[in-house]
Parts: sequence; C-alpha cells; structure tokens
Amino acid sequence: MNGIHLTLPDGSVREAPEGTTPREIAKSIGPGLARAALAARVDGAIVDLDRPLRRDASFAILTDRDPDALDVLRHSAAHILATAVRELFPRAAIGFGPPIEDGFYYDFEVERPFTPDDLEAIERKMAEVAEKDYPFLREEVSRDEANRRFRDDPLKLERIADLGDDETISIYTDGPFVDLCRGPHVPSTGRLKHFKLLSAAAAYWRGDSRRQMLQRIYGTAWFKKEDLAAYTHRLEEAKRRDHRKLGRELDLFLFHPVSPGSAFWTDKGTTLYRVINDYIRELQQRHGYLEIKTPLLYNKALWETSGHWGKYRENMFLVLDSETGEHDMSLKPMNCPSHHVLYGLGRHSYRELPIRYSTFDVLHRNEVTGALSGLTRVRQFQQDDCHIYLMPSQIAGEVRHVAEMILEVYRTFGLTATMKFATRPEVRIGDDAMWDRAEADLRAALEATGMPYDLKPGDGAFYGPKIDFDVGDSIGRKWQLGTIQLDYAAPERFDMLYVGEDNTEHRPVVIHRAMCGSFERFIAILIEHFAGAFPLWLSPEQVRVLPISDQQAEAARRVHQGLRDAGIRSVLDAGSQTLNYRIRDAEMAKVPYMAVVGQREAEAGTVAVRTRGAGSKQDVIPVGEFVTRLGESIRARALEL
RNA sequence: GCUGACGUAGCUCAACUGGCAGAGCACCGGUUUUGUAAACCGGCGGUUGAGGGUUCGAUUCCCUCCGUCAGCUCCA
Repeated sequence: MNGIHLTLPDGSVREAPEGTTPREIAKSIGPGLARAALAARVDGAIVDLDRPLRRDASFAILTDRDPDALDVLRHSAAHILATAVRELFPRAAIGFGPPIEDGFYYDFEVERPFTPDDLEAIERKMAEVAEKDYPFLREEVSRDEANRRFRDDPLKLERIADLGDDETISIYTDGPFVDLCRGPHVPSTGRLKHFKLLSAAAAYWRGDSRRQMLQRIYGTAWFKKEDLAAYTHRLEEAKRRDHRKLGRELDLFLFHPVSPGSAFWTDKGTTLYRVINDYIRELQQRHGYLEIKTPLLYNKALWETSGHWGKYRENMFLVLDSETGEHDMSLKPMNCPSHHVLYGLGRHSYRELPIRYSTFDVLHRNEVTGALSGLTRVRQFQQDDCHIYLMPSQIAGEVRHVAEMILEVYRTFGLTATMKFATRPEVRIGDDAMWDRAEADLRAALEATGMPYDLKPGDGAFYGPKIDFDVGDSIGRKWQLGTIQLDYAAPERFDMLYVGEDNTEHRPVVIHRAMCGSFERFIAILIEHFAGAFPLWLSPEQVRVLPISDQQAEAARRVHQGLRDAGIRSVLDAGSQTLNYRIRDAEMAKVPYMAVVGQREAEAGTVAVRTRGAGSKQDVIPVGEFVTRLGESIRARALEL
C-alpha cells in the first residue's frame, strides 16, 4: 500500500493515494466542507486546494473561520486588483501585491498617479472580475519559461533574477491576468465579496528610497459583510478620536509653522502633561530612581564617544560655535550619553548599585519633514527615559522589577500591554557566552512576570537583547511604547567602572528603560484611547461650577474656591449665558463633573452634581462630600467617574 | 527627503467655466436671570499660507518656497 496518511485536526488519520488533492479530501469528508474550503494547511504550510499531497502530514481544510484564510483571501484580492488595473490600464507594470494587516495592496508602475475616480473605476472592475469567478490556476515553470512569460514586466523579471536556483518558480492565472507568485490562493475570484479600495499613494520599488516610486493601491477585504462594516466603522472611529483634531477642540496644544514639529501647549495641555509627568516622577521616586538634569547642549566629543557623530548627526540639530565658526555643538537628541558621563564622573562602589538615573529634559531630533505627524512624531519632546547601572548578577532581579513597574503604568492608564522578547541579531558585539547569559537573565525576568510574550529572534539591539512593550488602546490599535534594553557596549565606550567586593574595578551593565516613550506620543495615545474624555485625575479641568443665576454667584464662587483649596482643578462659569448653554459647553469640553448651584443648593450647602456622559441625572450632595469624593478618586487615579 | 493631494475669518466650511470674498459657531456689546446639551438683537473679524508670473481683472491658471495630510523612506 503506497498511500499517504493525513492527520486531521480532530486527531483522526485518513489514508489517501499519493497525489490526492486537498479538494478531494474535503469532498470525501463532506460536501459542505468542500463548498466552504478555501485552502489547506499541510504540516503548518498553507497550500491551494489543488496542490497534490505527496507525504504523510498533519492536515486541515481552511474555511473562512480560520484566521489564516483571511490572508489567503486578501492575497487573492490583490491579484484581482491587479487584474482590474491591467484591464483598465493595460500598460501598467506590476510590482508586488501582498496581504497586510486588515487588507492588501498592489504596486504598479504607471504613467500618472491614480486618482480617486480611477479607484472607483478599478473597484467596479474588481467586482466584475469577482463576478466572472475565474479559477486561480497554479503552474510551476522553468526560469526560461518565467522570463518569457514576463518579458514585458521589468519588475517581475528583476524578481525572477533574484530567485535562487533551488526555488520553485510558480505563476498564477486568474482569467486574463498572470502573475509570478508563490501562492496560495482561494479557489476562484468569486470568493472575493466584501472588499473596498481605500487609497492610492506612492511607494518605493522594493522599499528602497534610491529606486523609482510605484503607485500603490491599498484595499481591505473580509469574508463577511459585517466584518467589512466593522472595519470601516473602526476607521471612522479612529478619525473621530484623532488626537490632532481633539487636541484643537479640547484646547490642549497647537502647531505653528514657525516651529514645525514642536507643539505649543496651552494651559490645559500643559496641565495634562504635568499630571502625567508628576505621576511618573512619583512612581520612580518610590522605586529608588534618582532624578538628575544634564546639559541640553554638547560639543561633538560626546557624540564621538557615543558613536552618534557618524551616522546619526544628520538627525541632530547642530549649533554654530561663534568662536570656532564650526557647527560642532549639538542639542541632545537623547539622554543616554549624558547619563553615562555623569556616572563616570564619580567613583562607584558595588554597594551603590543599581544606580537608576532619570531625566525629563527636552530633547530635539531633526526628523525629516515628511516624517512629522501630530504629537506622534515631533522634533521636540521629553522622554521618561532612564538608565540603570548595575552588576551582571543584578540583571534578573532588576529587569523583573522594571517590567512590573512598566505594566503598572499601563494599568494605571487603562491600557493593556503585550511583551516581545528580542534576541541576538546577526550583527552584534560580545561573545556567545555573554549573550547566553544576557538572554537567559532577561527571559527569566520576563517569565517571572507571568505575562505571555512573543519571541522575536534576531530582533535585539546590536549591544544586547531587549524587551519591547506593545500597548493596545481602546479601539484595538497597537503602539510600541516601553522598552527594556540590556547594553554591554556603552560601559566600554564610556569606560564605566565600579569597585567590587574584591576591591578591584569591574564593568557595570547598563539597562535602557522607557515606559511612556515620549510624553508627546503617550499623550497622543491617551487622547485617542479616551477619545478626549479623560479620567478625573488626568482631566485638565476637573469640575465646572455653574450658578443657575446671578443670585447664586457668590455661593458658587465659594464652592469653586473650596474645590481649588482642596487642590481640585475647578473652573467657575458664571457667565450671563443660559444654564443650558453652559451645560452644553462643559459637556463638549468633556469636563468630568459639573457642580450646579441653584437657590436650593445655595441654601442647603449642597451642589447638584452632573457627571459627564450621564445626561441630566443629577446627584445632590453636600459640598464637603463632593470635595472628599473627588479627592479620593484623584488619589486612587480611578479610571471611571 | 520622495510621490500625490490640500492650504479662504480663531474653528467648520461656501464662493459656477477667472468677474464685488460669504455663512454658522467662537469672540465683543446690549437685552435676558435662567433648574440640566445652543435665549434674542447688534457688532468686530480677511494682504484668500508667502513670493513671483499670466491677464483688463486671480481665491480660481502657471512657477518657486513654506506648512498640513496620506503613503513610502527614516524612527539611532
């Protein structure tokens, strides 16, 4: 018997003749499955339904319920996009067209960029291609054959030339369109039902800024109509929460062409900034961090020592030294080297370690204009950046401590985090023994947190392994914020030392650590996470006191002053506008609480409290109780009102 | 930096193929004294991002620069 054995997901084993296709297996299991089948997973690899099976393997039919099937659909959607573009623009040269998170794209070399009207026409044509239900046919061809088939497609020829001799060259055909492609694909174009083209923009061929720009069309595709609707809703929601829009509406910060990429913070924005900074400062103080301040301006000697003067100089703001006439001074783009200098200025005992330096100074980086974006990519910012100097034996304990601290910060802001463990890259310094130890220490610390993490082999810094923290916000987007990096290079470059128990000099290790990343970016994320409706402790304005009429102006003023005396950020709105008007104004400013003072309240020493978002439901309580309640919420840094 | 789009009052947006720059909100003044999401009346507000060009005439067409946005590159 020369059959092959396929182990199905339920553990059962099916025997089939060699060369059987997944489609045939699906049919033999049931007609329903055969209809739903999109592709198959064979020993973990995803293949077309018509790919003959040659060996014993684990085997599963992919249907639209399998998350991996979405990638297959989107990859096929990219081909359908290219099919449509070729129909409408026969001279378009084709680049790459992969699936990406939430969708797909395809790159084309065309005579003029695509317009929004083009996109509409292409989208309609895609629907036609789907309607025709062309099967996706796979062929494996020789190099000569591939070169012949794509002789009019220079970009594809370049790709073919890059393929190794041992690689199979496969091409896929759907109706009129033929593409060089590894696959797999859904059985036919008709499987694409719920899709939408999103945008067109230029992208460098092969991601290389020295090469020509192609026109890239982005699209999204889903199995279910509801999923597509949910996705477009998510895009709208993200737009509604855009921190640039909310920053202006809530009067937090502004930008002006006199200083591109640097924010003007209003009083409210400055308050928010300060509250976050105060929290981080207090937390660090509790954990034994030492806050220091170092110069903003340095001559090039520092950057030569740190290694930044070479390649990184173009990102630094250089300052003209009027005596030398040279631009050999620079504003600091990061704190690390200055911390190392301060460490090196003293003689340190092993008894002092770990030494944890923290600085909130202003940093400047000369980002290229095209990279600037709201608060997420700025030229001037502040970091909650720290450097910890310690003995190798202290790494495990310290990393665990730092990881817990970072997770505590995210919890405090209601953000969820996942961790990535990045290990030794190809190009690195230090011997294998050092890396073995560093990775083991870092991993042990990571496991001690009990949190799940992803492994990113080869993704570490050249000077040591690291842990990155990805934070998820309220609409499911991911942001890389925190990082813990072990650094074995800086101690050498800066000739750092400590005196050990044995009274001889040793090299410490440095841990680079950030929790929020930059306050600017962190605030952008918080604005979008909370959609501008901050918890009480973060709100720039915590209470708005509203007298109903002039009669209660004095009583309201006393309530307002009482709140202020208790350290609560209160604003008194005793304007001549109607109460309705003033309530609407405060509601739109997303103030957490309104304290309404009318005749009854003034006489009883109470306030009618209206909570943000709770509508007209009010809670009449004594002023003292209101103040106490707010104080407790603020101290607890409560997330809910 | 690259490709493309965009830039009109503090904000959101109008102004037909080149023909008198306009509205709402905000702001200011007056009236109103209000019980939980917009009272009423009046007023101020513009070198249409900047500079140049074409034209009898430019917010509109062309060029340069600045800025913003999307994507790419970059994010040490």
